[in-house]
Amino acid sequence: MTPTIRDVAQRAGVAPITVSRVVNNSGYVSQAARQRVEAAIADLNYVPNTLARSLRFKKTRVLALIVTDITNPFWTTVARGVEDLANANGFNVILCNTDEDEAKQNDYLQVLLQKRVDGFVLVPARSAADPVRLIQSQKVPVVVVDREVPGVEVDIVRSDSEGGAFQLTRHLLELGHRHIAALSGPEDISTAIQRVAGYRRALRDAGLPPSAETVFHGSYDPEGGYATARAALALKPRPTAFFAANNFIAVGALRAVQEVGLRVPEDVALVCFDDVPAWFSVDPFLTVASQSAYQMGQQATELLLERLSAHAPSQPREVVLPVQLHIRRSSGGALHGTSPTPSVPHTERWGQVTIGDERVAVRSNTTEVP
Amino acid sequence: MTPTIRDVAQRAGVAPITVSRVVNNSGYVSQAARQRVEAAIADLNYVPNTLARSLRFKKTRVLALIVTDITNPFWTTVARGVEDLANANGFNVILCNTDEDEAKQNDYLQVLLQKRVDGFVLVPARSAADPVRLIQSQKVPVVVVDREVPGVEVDIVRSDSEGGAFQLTRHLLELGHRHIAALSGPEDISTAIQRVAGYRRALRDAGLPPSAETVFHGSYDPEGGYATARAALALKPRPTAFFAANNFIAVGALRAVQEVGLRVPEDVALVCFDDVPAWFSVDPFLTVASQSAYQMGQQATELLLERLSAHAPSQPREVVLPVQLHIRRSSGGALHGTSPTPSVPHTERWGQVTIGDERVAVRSNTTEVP
DNA sequence: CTGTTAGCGCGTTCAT
DNA sequence: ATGAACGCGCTAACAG
Repeated sequence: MTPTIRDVAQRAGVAPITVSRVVNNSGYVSQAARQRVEAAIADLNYVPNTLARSLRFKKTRVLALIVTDITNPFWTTVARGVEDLANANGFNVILCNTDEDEAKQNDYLQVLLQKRVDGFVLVPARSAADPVRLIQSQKVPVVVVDREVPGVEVDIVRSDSEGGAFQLTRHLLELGHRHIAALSGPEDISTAIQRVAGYRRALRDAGLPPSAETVFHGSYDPEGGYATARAALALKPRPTAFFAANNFIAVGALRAVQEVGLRVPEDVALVCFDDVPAWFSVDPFLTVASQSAYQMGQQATELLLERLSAHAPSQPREVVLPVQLHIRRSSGGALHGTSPTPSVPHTERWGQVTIGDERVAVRSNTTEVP
Repeated sequence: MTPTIRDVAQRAGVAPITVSRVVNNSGYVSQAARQRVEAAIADLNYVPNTLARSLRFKKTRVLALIVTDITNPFWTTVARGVEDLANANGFNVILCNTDEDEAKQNDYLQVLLQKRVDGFVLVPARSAADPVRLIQSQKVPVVVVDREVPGVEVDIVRSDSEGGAFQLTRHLLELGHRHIAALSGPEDISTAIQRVAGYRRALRDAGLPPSAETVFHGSYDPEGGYATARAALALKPRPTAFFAANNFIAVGALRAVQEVGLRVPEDVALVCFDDVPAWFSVDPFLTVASQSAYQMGQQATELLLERLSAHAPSQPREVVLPVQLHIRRSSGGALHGTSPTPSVPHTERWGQVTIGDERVAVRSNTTEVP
């Protein structure tokens, strides 16, 4: 069998606890003993058993990260933010992908709770409170990311969806568009709702009648974007611009537009939430309201680690990160030429951190590229 | 604290083992006892502790999947194949991303061995044998995917890189190209080598002099493709076609070509290994030799599960999956129009499975779309 | 049908 | 500076 701490001890002629002290650099061990132990470890290829250690400590030093779409660069970037900060603090991260499927998400939750992960960073598949309540019922810390979950007291890190949508829509309005369709995500997800709200506020502010609003809901993926865009293209009069509620919706919409023989931005302007990596080779390059994905992951992990070390206030906290407008070719509003605008570095500014009842959504922090 | 099996037992007025039997549906339990136990479980929100169970069983029912680039749809599809089959067999999968970094890979290996995962599906970051040897030294089953690791006896599932590259290059030759550059991956990775070999064989078969060969090595990502393509574009005479050794290299190459004001396929034809999802919105849609990513993951998992149940032969096995040529617009060889060819369903045929010394690489199984 | 005993591998506590 | 005993939560093997 694979060697245990006892096998190593025997071979080194010491007690198991001495091996433990060598492995963990704890307590006193004489040089002589240490060397004999290290030799034995090497000889036997001893690998300590984390299971036993965790059982003893009642701590696994593992965090769970649950995202809704691992194929979206936005979420892999968030994941990197989580993982980097977690690793720097001696935690491992288990990454789980729910594909926006609540059943799959709940299966994962069960498994992860059974594995006794120390904490959760959760991007909820839906707005239901139960999943969060389940975690909290086990006294395991959890931080929610991106999407609000009504009815629970929980830390959350999200972006300023409403403000970003407002900025993007206003940009289109300033370019003269009057028929702008919103291609949004599932109706029961807060970001989809808030981005539509921002879109509506912009139209309202521009003095457009409520009838000017055209909102489509679909899934947050290229298929959803394709479907809603096709529906929007069938409107009479045809919209002259699309506001897509995330990057993948925009990618699908772009395909739909090109498929019916129209051009972006000449025939239909296109803007969206979330950035797309430059190499993604979407052409024309997209005008976006970009979220700081990496920081989002980092910030969520920071809140989680605070809870784990009991340095956190008891009240739930809400962190709202600003978004940044990048005007590029797809909206027809870029200043120069046709070459892809290089990716603008993310803003260093953080959103406001508010505690308890004094939550203040950050709205005007959003930056514009003139 | 979180309740244990003993707390439940006490509340239900039974012994811990009875609770265990209820939870695991093992052994005999009277209806009355079962109901009292279930009530107690619900009351206490009891969640069994997998750590303790695993310690007892010396089995975790967890598989590790280590891939080199989680942002590439090819690998996420492989991952889905692994996960689906693993889940169907009662295993959970821990997905780890090495970013082609051997150090990161080895860190993961250590952690995962300490966690006592039951098996590994490994896409090696490099060709070094040590990582595989490390796993095997712990008597943990491992199946290697995609890239050969010389010097070790290990199950491997890979695609027919040489044959696929040959087909793609021949396709370009048949279209009349005589200056074809190969944009490949890192020189020390078997797939990069074999794809160059297939490219060379095609040129040789066409009677072209060795001087016609132009090979560039870079990383397997858009940046690598961009860099090698820029270098290739500087050649005199300029190549009229590119063979890219994977999808992301092609994406980067496409960008490079467009950036210097040339068009694909009119000025430079482009073909590549691996497919790209239709929604990826690369335009023009790529001519590819597509690997059966999902089957690759499934097949690897199947081999691994066999080893875990001791149903496998002792000798290492090699499975070579065929690749399928999809001729689309980027090579200039598509038959009809300019609309993107819909993704052709993956072939159902499997590659040959060979055992021990009788390995036979599958070469001619590759299908062509005429 | 149910319970008792014992041990999986490790590290804290308290001696020596 | 080193070790013995105990227990983390769970379940196989054996009573009863």
